Amino acid sequence: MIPLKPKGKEGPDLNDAGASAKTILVKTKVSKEGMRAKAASSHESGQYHHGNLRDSLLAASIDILNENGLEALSLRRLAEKVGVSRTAPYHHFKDKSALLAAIAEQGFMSLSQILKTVVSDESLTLEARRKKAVMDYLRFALSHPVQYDLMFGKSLWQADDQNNFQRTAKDCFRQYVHLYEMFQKQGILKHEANPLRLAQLMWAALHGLAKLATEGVFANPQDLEEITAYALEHGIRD
Amino acid sequence: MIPLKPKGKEGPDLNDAGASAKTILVKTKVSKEGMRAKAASSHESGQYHHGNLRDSLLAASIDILNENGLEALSLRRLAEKVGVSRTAPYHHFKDKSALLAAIAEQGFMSLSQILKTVVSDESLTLEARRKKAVMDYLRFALSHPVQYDLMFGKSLWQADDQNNFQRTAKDCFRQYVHLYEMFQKQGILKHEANPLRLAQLMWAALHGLAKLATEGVFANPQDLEEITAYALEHGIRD
DNA sequence: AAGTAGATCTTGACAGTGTCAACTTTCATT
DNA sequence: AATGAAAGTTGACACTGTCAAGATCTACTT
Repeated sequence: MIPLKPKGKEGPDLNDAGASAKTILVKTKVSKEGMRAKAASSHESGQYHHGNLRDSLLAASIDILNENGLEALSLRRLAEKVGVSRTAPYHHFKDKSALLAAIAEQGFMSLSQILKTVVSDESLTLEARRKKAVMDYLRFALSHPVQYDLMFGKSLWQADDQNNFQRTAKDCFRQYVHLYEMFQKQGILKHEANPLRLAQLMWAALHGLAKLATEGVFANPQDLEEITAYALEHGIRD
Repeated sequence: MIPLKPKGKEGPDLNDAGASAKTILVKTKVSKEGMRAKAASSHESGQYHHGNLRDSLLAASIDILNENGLEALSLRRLAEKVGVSRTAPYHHFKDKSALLAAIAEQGFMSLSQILKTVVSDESLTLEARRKKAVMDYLRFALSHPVQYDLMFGKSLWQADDQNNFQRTAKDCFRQYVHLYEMFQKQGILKHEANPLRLAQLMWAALHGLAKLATEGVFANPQDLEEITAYALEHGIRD
């Protein structure tokens, strides 16, 4: 049986609050003298400028999301947690929705990196990569359910903004296409097979599984694992 | 090509505001003298008792959801639309979330009826029923996107409430299992095939497709149709 | 027929939310 | 040293969900 639940340490968690926001989003240049000790609160301590607010906000947001869910994330609570006034976040995010979009984007960056690593791991057979790409996707969704939700939030995709957000997201998806194209090159797929459609179908199935699982629809917690195993054995192959 | 978008009239829409709430939820007994003409507003007209408030609220909610989306649905706006004071709804729904749950439940009732009709339509071959069950599911999701979202809302499924809501929902799913069992009886499936897993997998794929489509993830509007067609031809078969 | 319990609906109030406007402080550049 | 931009602050507004207390109507008992 395939262990889907994250079991203890599974390598550095790119979405971990402290780590990710600072490492992934390379942007602000931590104040000269290196963030004085109790830098957390510019609001109550005498510091006027926080120095790293954007990243701190993202990190704290993810903390709140993971611990208390989406409904618990209000700009005011967030500001308070970071030790800054209510409206300070507006200097870094136009909107609440802009903040959520940034969180979503970061999620896609993490996921993209995960998938790239798997798909291009030449120490594995193609079939093994396929299996792992499926499992890793589900594992990501299950261990960051709220963030995963955000990543597919309606407003993000309907805006024709052409954020580089959408580009990041599509980068994720392209990994699956790439995988199936390699399958085809090796002649493993049937003639009529269409790598693009296969990838799309597999992605949809994964998305559905992830959603149903995180929403709590599956009565039996083992269902997800067994359906996934079944899918890998039988379905979505050609 | 398979027409997925609802094209004009597609029979009576069970989720239509006026119709559904009154016909599906058989409960209140429309006031004796049969709802005086301008009964809409008990608040501004002299009527103290609305007489049919629960159903009116549901109907009006669905109106708002379809027209303006989930974010536009506030209890206060709703109350005003129905012509009743802010807190009147609380006598019919414990919570805002209880209202949303009721809307979701009604959605599952509609969907359940749709699927039952298809699956037990003996004028069609099994394969034709499978196709139609898939298309009807997607059509439902696409034409009631917000309600569909609500139907899989986290809070609803995680509460161990054992609402009869969950029973209604599972009734939907069982139609697919039933379908695949009939397939198996006719010996169409392979030996190792597992009708339950097949149904679950197909449901997950449908859910994923529906979500991705309504969230606006597919760049090309035709993608949904083509992926679905591809899935019906190749995937999720044995 | 009167009266009363309970369902239904109302206003008042409160804490919480997102966000705008106007102000203050600090940073970076000339 | 001066100055404009960036970052942070308080005050204010409209809106939200929800509770408490009172008003009104319905239905049922006696």
